[in-house]
Amino acid sequence: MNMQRTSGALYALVDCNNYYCSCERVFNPRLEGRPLVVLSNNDGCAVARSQEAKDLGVKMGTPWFQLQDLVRQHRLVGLSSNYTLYGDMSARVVQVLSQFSPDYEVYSIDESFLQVDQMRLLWPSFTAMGKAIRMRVRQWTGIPVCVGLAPTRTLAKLANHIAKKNPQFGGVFDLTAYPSVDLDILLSSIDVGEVWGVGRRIAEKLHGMGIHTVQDLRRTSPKTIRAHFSVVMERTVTELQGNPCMDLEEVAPAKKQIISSKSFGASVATQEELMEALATYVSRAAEKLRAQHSVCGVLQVFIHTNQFRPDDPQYSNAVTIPLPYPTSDTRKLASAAAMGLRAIFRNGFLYKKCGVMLLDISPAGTIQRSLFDAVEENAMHSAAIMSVLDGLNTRFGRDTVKVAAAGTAQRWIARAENKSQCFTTRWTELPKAIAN
DNA sequence: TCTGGGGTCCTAGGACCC
DNA sequence: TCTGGGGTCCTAGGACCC
Repeated sequence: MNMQRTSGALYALVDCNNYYCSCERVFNPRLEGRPLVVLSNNDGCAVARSQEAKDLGVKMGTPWFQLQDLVRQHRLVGLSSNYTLYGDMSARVVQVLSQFSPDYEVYSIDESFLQVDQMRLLWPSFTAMGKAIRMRVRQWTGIPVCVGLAPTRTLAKLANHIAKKNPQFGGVFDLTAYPSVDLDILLSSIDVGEVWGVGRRIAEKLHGMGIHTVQDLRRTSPKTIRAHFSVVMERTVTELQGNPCMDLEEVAPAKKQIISSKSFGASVATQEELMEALATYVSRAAEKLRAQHSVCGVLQVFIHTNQFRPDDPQYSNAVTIPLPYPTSDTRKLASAAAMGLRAIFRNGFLYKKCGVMLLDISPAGTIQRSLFDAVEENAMHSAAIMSVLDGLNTRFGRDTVKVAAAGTAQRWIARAENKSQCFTTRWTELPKAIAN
């Protein structure tokens, strides 16, 4: 298959190497060369590993207590995570990357896609550009990165993987500049599980179908894949074949759900303790919600006992609470969450985790908010609300009008019902509807 | 009470990513 | 003793409406 590019898109995926560990090393150069892991909350397990730690066989997610032998034998270092630092460093890296192309997408804290085909004339080759990216990011931020170049994002991820695993490429791999015969050989040596979008389960199923390597998958028709998997996999194969079907999202879209939760260092048993933790999570989630200028219409509270202790009595539950109207007000969210916790809390268990999830998120709209706030805060005395309700009452009969919530915030409706008829409309269209 | 197709909305759960 | 915290998308199935 030919990946030589004649025209069209070219993506560069810039991925920071061992990101959290690299950040720590920028501020503590003595960690250079030593096996290093960054630990999760409560120093529970390894969430990032330096190359030296990977070479020692430390797997992602390994509990810290299982690594103590390596600490003694190889002076493995474990550091508590510092997400503020990683966030700040990430912004600096993106700042540097933005100088190379105006079209970029921050995909995660340590990865960005750049659309670079417009930059063709500025560089002798895209490999040269990739090397310049590496060097500048390293010089200006201290963070080492690898660069993968390809006509689709899925292939760019793959190219980046190749750049990381094969030192002879010097940290930059341009898939379009590589002879296609050699590429076939190279891709035949990579397990299909390395493809972006192919996780453990799907890899197993593909193996069962005789598709073992990236090359195998690339040679399979998307339609065949569609017959066995979802459209997501179909797109993945299409992209592997060099046909882009994912667009660059330059502006990070607003979050559709916001989760705030944490495991406790020590299990807790009482409702008061959970309540206290929950209050913190709600306030953190509400901050995120307001930061993206959204409101949420539904809130979910969940609690879990320690699943790693099968001998303890196990209990987990969650409750979903529709809010009376969409809001980002911490107090309103907190009181709904407290109500939810009271509903699902059971005595006699040791709880290890709890959290809150904000759902049904929509942009904060001034009209919606002012109407509903008026209903609540002015206790129905607002002239505007009253006239709307009067109109509905006249049409459908007294005492049949209710304000109801349904579904997403965009569909917040006024609902009037009696035995024989039901009338619903959006708030914004109410005056018009009544006039008719 | 039974008959029936088509559409939307919602939820739960699975799979993936970092 | 000690086991992360976020997110996304898709699908299936049920409720409900016309």
